[in-house]
Amino acid sequence: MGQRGHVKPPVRAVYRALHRHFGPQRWWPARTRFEMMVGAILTQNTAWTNVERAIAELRRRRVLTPRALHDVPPATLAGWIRPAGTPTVKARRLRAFTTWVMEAHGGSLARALRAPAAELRRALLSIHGIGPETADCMVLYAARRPVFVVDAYTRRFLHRHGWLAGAPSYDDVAALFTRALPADAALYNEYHALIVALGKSYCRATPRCGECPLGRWGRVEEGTRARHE
DNA sequence: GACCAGGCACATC
DNA sequence: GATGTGCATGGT
Repeated sequence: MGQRGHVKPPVRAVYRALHRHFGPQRWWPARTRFEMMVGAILTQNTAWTNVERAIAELRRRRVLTPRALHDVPPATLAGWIRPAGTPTVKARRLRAFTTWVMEAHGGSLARALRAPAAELRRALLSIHGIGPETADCMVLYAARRPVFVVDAYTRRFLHRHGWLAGAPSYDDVAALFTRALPADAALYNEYHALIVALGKSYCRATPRCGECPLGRWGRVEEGTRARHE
């Protein structure tokens, strides 16, 4: 909740502005659905450039399949994904994820992703190390179902423009978008990717509002910091 | 050298 | 239920 007294975001107009400015993003940047899901775990609280190095190493080691990755001892895996940060934590999380694919779905990711979206989301959330954002990224970008992903960038730009008051729940923030948009996975895909493009370029921890494509809706307050959002 | 990055689990109150 | 903290690397 916490939504009383704040202005709702112009969801469709913001999308048009971002799409006009940045163009199509064609996410997720991965070669396979399994690689996408591995990347979703690796990018937790981590810059994507560091994730790319870890993914490249996994590809070089030829372990970007559920079975191959599952066969790598966690300590070895941690060494390979070092550049992505918190390697012991993420090695454990990757292991929990591949264990689910192996044991609940016989190693078939395609089978795992066939479940209804809500059921898939629940299953993913039950895996150690997969929270709401990671689960929704997987459901949207790997299973291609229309769930809206809420991440730090989403909350930041909403807050900066006065479209988010208090500390609304994850589901409340997602509802701001899903209520205003058709349930279209391709649209949600593009929208989230555009929000990240915005976050990486203008709406950063140290904002650069000069040429921000959302400038017509006002500027970020000077000195606004991420931890206050 | 401080701050940040496409979170999450866990402890504590 | 809300809040604080550890995880850890590489870029700015």
